[in-house]
Amino acid sequence: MERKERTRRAILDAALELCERQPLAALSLRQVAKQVGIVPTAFYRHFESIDELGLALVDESFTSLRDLLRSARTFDSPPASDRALFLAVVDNSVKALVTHVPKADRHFRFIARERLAGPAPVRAAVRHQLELIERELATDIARVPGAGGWSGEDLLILANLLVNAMLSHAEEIALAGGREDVVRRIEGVARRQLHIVLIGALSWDSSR
Amino acid sequence: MERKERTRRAILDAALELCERQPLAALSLRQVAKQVGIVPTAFYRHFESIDELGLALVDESFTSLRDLLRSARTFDSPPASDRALFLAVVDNSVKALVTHVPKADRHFRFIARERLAGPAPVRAAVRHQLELIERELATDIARVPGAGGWSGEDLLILANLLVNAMLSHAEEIALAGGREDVVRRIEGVARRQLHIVLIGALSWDSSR
DNA sequence: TGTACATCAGTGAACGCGCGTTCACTGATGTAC
DNA sequence: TGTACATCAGTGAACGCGCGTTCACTGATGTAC
Repeated sequence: MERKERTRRAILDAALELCERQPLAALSLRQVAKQVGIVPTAFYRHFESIDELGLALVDESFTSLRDLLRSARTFDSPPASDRALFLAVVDNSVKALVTHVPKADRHFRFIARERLAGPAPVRAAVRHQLELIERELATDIARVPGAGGWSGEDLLILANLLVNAMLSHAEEIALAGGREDVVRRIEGVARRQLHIVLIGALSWDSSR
Repeated sequence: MERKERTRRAILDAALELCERQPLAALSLRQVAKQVGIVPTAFYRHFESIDELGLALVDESFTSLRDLLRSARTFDSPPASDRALFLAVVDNSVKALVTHVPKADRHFRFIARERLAGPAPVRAAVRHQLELIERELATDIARVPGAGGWSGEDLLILANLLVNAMLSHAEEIALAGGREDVVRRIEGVARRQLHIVLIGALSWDSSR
C-alpha cells in the first residue's frame, strides 16, 4: 500500500517540474509518465486526467501559501503600541515571504502561472481558494483595534489588496531562482510597498 | 499587397480568440490555420512559428496598455491644488480602466495570461515592456510638485506598485466579460484601492 | 483602358512522431493462516 | 517464521488522430506597358 503513495508523489513532483517549462494545459500525460519512469497507462491508477492532477497541485500549493500567511500573522512578542503593531506587520510579512517562498518556490510559481493560464477547473479552484483566504484575512483585520470604522465590504477590499500584494511579492521571489542579491532587492521593494499600502489603509478611513 | 495584410490580421485575431480557451504555449499552428480558413502551410507566409506570432501579439497588446495609461495621465482640466490633483489621478485612472479595457479586453487578458505562462521569448518581451512602462511612469511622477524628496529607486518602486495595481484591475475588468454590474463593483474596488495606495505614497516620505 | 506577365499567398499530398485511451496481461506487495 | 493467496500497481501492444514541417504546385493579385 506504500508503493502507490510513492508513485503518486513522484507524479506530482514530475508535473511540478515539467510545468516550469510549459503551462499545465500544454502538459501531456505521456511526458509526465516518462519523467516518473512509468508506462503512460499507469498514470490512470492515480489520476483520471491531467486536470485532476492539476487540482491536486492546487491543493498542495495552497497549503504552502496558507503556511506563509499564517506565519506572517504570528508574532514572536505581542506589539505594545499601534505604531509597533504596524511595523511588526510589515516586518513579519516580509520575513515570512523570504523564508517560506524559497522552501516551496515551485508551488508559488504554479499558483501564479495557473491562476490565469490553467485549465478551467484549475482556474476556478485557485479563484475559490483565494476568496477563502481573503475572507479569513478580512475577519482577522476586523479584530485589530481601530478597525471598528470599516464596513465588511471595505474589509474585503483591503484584504484583497493585501493578498494580491503578498502574492505578487511571493511570485517575484519565486521567480528570482534563489539568487541572494535579487531576493534582497525584492525584499526591500516588498517592505516599502507594504509600508505604503498599510499607511494608506490607516489614513484611508479618516480621509474619505 | 493587401491580401497578405488581411490574412495576417486574421491570424492575429484567430490566435487571440483561441488563446481565450488555452494558453499560447498549447496553441497549435494547425488550429490557428483552421480558424483563419487557410491551409496549415500558408501560416509560414506570415510567421516563422507560434512564438513569433506571440511576440506580435505582445506588441499590439501593449499598444492597448499604453493607450490606457496615457489616458489615465491626461487631464481634461489642470487640477488646481494638490488635493485636487490627487482626486483627479484616482478618478482619471479608474475612468481610463473602465473605458479602455472593454475596448481591447482580449489584449489585457493576453498580457495577464502570457506574462507568466507564455513561451520564454514572450515572457521576456512582456517583462521588458513592463519595465519600460514603469520607468516612464517614474520619470513622470518625478515631475509632480512635491515628489522632490523621492530617490530614483523609490520612484521606480512606487511606479512598480502603481503599474501592478492598474494591471491587476485591468485584468479583473477584462475577466468580467463585460457584465455591467460586475464591472461597476470592480470599479468601486479599484477606486478605493488606488485611493489607499496614493494616500500611502503621499504620507510615506515623511513617515520613514 | 486593355493585355501580358511576374510575384508570391495559398494549396495539397506526404512524412514520421507523440498524443490519449482501450485492453488483456503480469508480477510485486502485503496479508491470512 | 514460512507459505499460499488476493490485490492491484504497473506493463506493453495496439488504435486512430492531430501535430509541425517538406515540397512542388497553382492561380489570384497587382504592375508594366
